[in-house]
Amino acid sequence: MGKGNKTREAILDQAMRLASEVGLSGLSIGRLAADLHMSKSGLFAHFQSKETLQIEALMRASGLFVEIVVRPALAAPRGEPRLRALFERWLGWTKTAELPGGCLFVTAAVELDDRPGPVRDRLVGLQKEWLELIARVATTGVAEGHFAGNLDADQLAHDLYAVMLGYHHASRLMRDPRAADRARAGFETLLTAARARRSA
Amino acid sequence: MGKGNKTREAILDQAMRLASEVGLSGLSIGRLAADLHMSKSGLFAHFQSKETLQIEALMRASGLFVEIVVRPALAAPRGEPRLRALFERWLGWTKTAELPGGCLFVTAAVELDDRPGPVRDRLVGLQKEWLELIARVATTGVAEGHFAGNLDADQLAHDLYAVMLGYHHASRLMRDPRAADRARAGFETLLTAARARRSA
DNA sequence: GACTTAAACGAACGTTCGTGCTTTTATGTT
DNA sequence: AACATAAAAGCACGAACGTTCGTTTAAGTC
Repeated sequence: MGKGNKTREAILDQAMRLASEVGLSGLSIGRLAADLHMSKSGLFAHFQSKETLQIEALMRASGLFVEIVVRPALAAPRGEPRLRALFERWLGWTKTAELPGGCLFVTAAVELDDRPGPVRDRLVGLQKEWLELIARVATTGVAEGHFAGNLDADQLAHDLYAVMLGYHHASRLMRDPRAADRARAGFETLLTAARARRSA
Repeated sequence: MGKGNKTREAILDQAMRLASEVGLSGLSIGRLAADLHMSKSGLFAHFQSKETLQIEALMRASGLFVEIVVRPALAAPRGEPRLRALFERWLGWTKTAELPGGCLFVTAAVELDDRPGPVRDRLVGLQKEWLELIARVATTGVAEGHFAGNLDADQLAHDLYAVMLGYHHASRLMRDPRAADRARAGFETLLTAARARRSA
């Protein structure tokens, strides 16, 4: 990797960091350049547009997410333990040093839910993948006998992500010290229901 | 009410509308003035600063929230029916004509969770009130015999709000047509657990 | 040492931002 | 009709925005 790619990575790293705090649209090239002790133009030359920078920062975060949340969780035994691992890893993910402003996807989701375009499309794709991954692990949990046979895995994925969003809100905005406990309690309620489920 | 207050209200109405789409920081005085066919300076004169405008837009939304969600729901019988009413009204709230960009509080919550200041403080206060209201109604549900005696009302309030946040995500970002059904299913799961609860 | 290429720079473009002043236009009261 | 006051407009400011230009430095090749 040449020197160009080196600084390019440094830029994306900082862009991801900054965007987690001020959002993808709050991300400014001037601020970014100042943080990295670079000139605006020198930095900008690495990307064709700000939109490209936003997309690449998003993809960089996605890579980090796989590294920090997904891959380690996949090391856990299939089914319920793996679901637990995904959940716990996600809680930790929101306070990783690389994301001082919390989960970038949550921030971007609220920012972009009304703004059509390629950035939004990418984010929707990533979130779809994430929900599908949860649903897949939940389905495996049925095969393993952890959950009831008529479990609606997509519903459980949706509900689980809702618990995570609730945690993000309680933890970040409300600064509730019990946020993690609350989230875990919500998680257990869902698992209990998933074990003894009659209808979807 | 003089003409000043009249336009002042019109400004706040539009500010609320616009902020639901682009956020409280994306809210710009120039854009606002253009939408209302006013001059920037004429509009600005109504407020001492942009921050004041943001706060007042937030409070205007709060008033509307009481009018659209809280007050009608309080007409329902106490306990579980009232909780259902609050929930259903909230779902409708996110697609009220006054908020083309979804719930302003959700948008602001993500924007402000990292930015200390009076705007954030106000929002936290409002969200606290909202969670307390849910918890109070849930507690009444215990007295009415709808829920188990050892119910943790604050936990239920937290969980319910999480379901709402999940709905907002599924509905707005993911454009999932099943979002409302998913949210209702999540709601029922929580109520079922609240009826037959052993531990908090 | 001459030449090529990649990387960062400095300056400027036109716009928009929030915020002040000063002036003009409406409104409302005697 | 004359006046007092409130509301909106006009204009300008300094700063920051994304973006483009031409130039300079640094690295690598022959």
